[in-house]
Amino acid sequence: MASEPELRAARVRRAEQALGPDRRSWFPPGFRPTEDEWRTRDALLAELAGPPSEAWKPEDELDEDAPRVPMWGRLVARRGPFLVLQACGRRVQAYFPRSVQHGPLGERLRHADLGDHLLVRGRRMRTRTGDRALCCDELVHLGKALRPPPDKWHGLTDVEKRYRERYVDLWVHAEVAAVFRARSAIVGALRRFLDARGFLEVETPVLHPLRGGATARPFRTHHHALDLELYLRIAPELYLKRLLVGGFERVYEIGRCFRNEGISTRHNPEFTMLEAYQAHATHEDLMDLVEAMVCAADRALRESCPQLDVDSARSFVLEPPFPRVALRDAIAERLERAGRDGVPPTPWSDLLRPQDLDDPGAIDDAFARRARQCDEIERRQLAGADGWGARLFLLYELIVEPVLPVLYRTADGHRSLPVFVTGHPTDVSPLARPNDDDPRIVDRFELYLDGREVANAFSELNDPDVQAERFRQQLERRARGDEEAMDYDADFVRALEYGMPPAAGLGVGIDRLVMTLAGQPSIRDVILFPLLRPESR
RNA sequence: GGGCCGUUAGCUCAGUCGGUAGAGCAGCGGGCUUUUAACCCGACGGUCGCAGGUUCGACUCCUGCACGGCCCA
Repeated sequence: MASEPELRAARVRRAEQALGPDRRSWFPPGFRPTEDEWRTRDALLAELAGPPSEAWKPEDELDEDAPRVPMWGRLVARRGPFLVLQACGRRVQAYFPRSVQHGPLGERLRHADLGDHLLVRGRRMRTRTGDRALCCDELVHLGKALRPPPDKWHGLTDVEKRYRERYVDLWVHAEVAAVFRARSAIVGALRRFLDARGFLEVETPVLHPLRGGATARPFRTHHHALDLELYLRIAPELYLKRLLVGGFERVYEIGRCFRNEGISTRHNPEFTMLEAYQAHATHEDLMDLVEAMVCAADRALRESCPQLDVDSARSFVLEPPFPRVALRDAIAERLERAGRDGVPPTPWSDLLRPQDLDDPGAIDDAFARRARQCDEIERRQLAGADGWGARLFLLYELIVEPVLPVLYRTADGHRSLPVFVTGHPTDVSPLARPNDDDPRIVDRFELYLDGREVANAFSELNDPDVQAERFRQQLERRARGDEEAMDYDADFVRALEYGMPPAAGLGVGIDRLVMTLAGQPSIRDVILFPLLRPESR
């Protein structure tokens, strides 16, 4: 008796023995706790987290009139005359003295399976080993589990199975549930932070007729009644900026975006993004804002989930002000420090001097020479970057981004620092406002925590004619085969023509922020149901 | 896309040099009944991811595929 159908059949049989053949009694609707009972149970769960009080007495000293406390939850273990119920991530022992182990209650007790939902009532009792239990005289089945739970000691270790059967993962592994509570606390803190600063939370379309707001491949879908090809949004950006035109000066949205890309420890095809826009502000204002916001999220995480012990898990610190470095200077620093104080060497340090970074010709030469030494994959990347800006940015992605946590560290060298990288090339920032002193770069920053990009922000471009030109450039990229290029959004240009106030906008990858703050190695550990291939039968 | 690793009972895992498959947990029968991964006795439980190949013989060696994980891009 061990195959899956046999195990299931055994549970059905036990349910019949304990509860009768009427399946409705296996899944009864009858127990609906009063608000008072909810409070009593939750107080009990909280009480068990603290030190034992005098109310917990040995069995032979129990007062017949002592209050009988209700407890309902999932049966997760049985040990002798003890049942262990779990609810809200906490566990309570229910003790059944021999005197009550007869009659229908005894029958239900014997035929309760691990995983079943049970209700018990009992008096607070101290066990012989000093533990606490409810001395029960009542046991009611609230819901039958027809599948056995996973190994009681190891739990679920098959990573794929944990993601597929997250509903099991969550109650078997308390720390998994804690991560999702942490996520909720962080998102709540972000909302409160922005609400307190006068930002209006809005919801803009997820179904987009055009691809825009970011450079990424979209998912396609179709509306039947309108016979309309639509894209799932890759970013809410262009709609939120329309709201700036509409007169909302501070808006934000927290919502799902979709990018038709590969899956990795940092990428899920659907992810949650926070975008915030503030009129009459620049990217520098948003640097201050996001710095404070990330710290507020961290405080909320610590308050709501002290059990996560983030400090021992973290290889970074969060102490404002975070360092701010221009992208060009970060590359220069990378080249200068290559091979020294922990910074790995790079072949590029033989091809480029820091002062060459402003010289498009020198960069072209370096790219040509590098293309002769590198592998095919990198050669294709190098060939795909045309012009000073795209090449500078590719260089940054190739040699700086991977080593940011090494480049910027605390004075003692033990932990990495968050870092703002600013001044991205205009060529790779089609929606951002060029810098007034150096139009080759835009007023933009990305925030990296522990080497992960968690925020991206810039002063918004609000000149409709320049925007129109940028859209045309995107169309040219599309024509050259760039599947990530944006569409020409004529309505957005029209909106800008009505006049958009000067503004700055911020995007925060919520999933990456949560995984970084909560110390989770994979984005799938902070997404309840990450995308998986369908199970093959 | 590339490299490495994994896939054996419901769960967690062993499986030696190629010789017809093992444990713990769960489940089943019994015992015990204040346990703490409860314990004791007994019986049960397998398309070794899939498809080929080599071999007298394949969980084991080879090839391909599927799924997953990690790293790289």
